[in-house]
Amino acid sequence: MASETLKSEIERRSGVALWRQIADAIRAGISSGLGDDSGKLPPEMELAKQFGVNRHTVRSAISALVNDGILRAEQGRGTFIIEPNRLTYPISKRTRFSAGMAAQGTTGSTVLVSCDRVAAKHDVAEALGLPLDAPVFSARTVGMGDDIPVSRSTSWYDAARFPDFAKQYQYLGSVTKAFAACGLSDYVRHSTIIEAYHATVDDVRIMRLTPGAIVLVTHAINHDLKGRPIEYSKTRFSADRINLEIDMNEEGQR
Amino acid sequence: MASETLKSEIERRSGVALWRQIADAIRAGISSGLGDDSGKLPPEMELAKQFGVNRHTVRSAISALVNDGILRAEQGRGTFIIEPNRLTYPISKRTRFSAGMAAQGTTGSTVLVSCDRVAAKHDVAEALGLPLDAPVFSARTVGMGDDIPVSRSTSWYDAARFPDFAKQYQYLGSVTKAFAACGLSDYVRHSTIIEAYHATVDDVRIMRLTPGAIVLVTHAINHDLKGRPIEYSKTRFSADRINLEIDMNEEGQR
DNA sequence: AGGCATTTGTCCGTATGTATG
DNA sequence: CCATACATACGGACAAATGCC
Repeated sequence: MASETLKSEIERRSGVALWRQIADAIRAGISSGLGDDSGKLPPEMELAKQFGVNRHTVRSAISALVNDGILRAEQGRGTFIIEPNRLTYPISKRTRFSAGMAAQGTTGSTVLVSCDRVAAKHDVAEALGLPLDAPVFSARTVGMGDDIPVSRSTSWYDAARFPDFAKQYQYLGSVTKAFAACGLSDYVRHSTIIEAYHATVDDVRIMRLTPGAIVLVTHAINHDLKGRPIEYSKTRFSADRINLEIDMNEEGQR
Repeated sequence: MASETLKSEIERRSGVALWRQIADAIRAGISSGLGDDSGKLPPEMELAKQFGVNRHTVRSAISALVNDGILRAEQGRGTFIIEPNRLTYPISKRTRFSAGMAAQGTTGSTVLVSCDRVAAKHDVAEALGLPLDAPVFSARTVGMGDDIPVSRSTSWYDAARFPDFAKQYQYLGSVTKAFAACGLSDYVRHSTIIEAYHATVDDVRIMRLTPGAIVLVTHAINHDLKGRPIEYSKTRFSADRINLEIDMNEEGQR
């Protein structure tokens, strides 16, 4: 391998400290074979040479990643990757929140944090086809994969059409079951918009991210079988731990 | 509005300079009503108060955004947003590269940078269902929206099955037409995987991003109508300028 | 015109963080 | 560990341009 391949990844005077850029590069490189088969990173001096920085700077980066539980440094042996496998979250016509994870042999679950009756703001009203300030239920959830929080979500539901939704959701613990209890047997994903941003402090806290990490944000609208919008949700995924997979052809799993 | 709403977006001692975090926050906030109707930002003093930092720090952030052509500052008048429009790139069964942009009244085009015959590496071979080191064409393109580069892409094609592809592509300037010239009348999007990373220096240079910006990365496989993979492409979108929209139901436009 | 408030632009000094050797 | 250089962040003061009364 060339000795300064990674040097071009680093930009000085960018407002992002070199140690953080290197930490991000190492974190990104982990998934594409930076470590050898045993998960051992190159020695600090070699990394320093590859990135074109001082050894101290590489040490700062490694120190941050060790602190975040991504690397493990052993004196005299080397630095090793603690690799949590990256999960793939499928988006299809029949995307169901927790079902996707389970399909990969991982324990996926969704924790309902709160469900309140609020007035629909502009974006929610527009997405659900309701007038401004119409009563809606706002449900906050955290998605877990392998016992680690990997996503957090806020969803809105028409409180006039589904007056018992909040109660049913809290009791049954599942959107699909709550809809069924409200007399709606089936629904499909209508549209999905995907954006990407830096993690907010709330993201960092709730999903245990590192500051400067990236979140994938999806805005999804689900329709009933008559084409009326019934659910609008914004979900923030940890881009370090989740890939999104679009399934055009599959009908998805229940 | 509360006076310190945005303060929670900022994290000190994170390795990312405050001015860059604020620049990113402003950039993200532009699309969700940070500026008023005329595109004027709150004054520096008020932004400083909202973010909980010194006015000079806000000025550093604004200065960076002015330098990137996102804001325009006028002494005595205020600071104004230049580019509020974010493009939406549709992904559907019939996603075609440049067609999506044109649909929004923006001038969309794809520039072919290079097309070389190379040996398929592991991921390419797997995606196209070819043996390792099989001959493939590797095409690099840059996607333009409103005369600004918004994406860059590398695509691979089976050189054994489509020996004239490179020539036709360079001559016709379109993947769809090149396939047609090679006797393939139609193809559909089979799968799409979406990830998000920090921009590399190449991203910064080619798409004129700021260091620390975010790129959305899609890995797409197109199939012919018999279900055989014919194109594998990795595309990097500027997350500042592009949203991805998943169209489950639409067949897409040609 | 002048006077005034608002807002961006520029300068100073100082403390802390980052990076190198 | 130390010393050095530069970037970042803060606080204050004042200049310059704009707009409104």
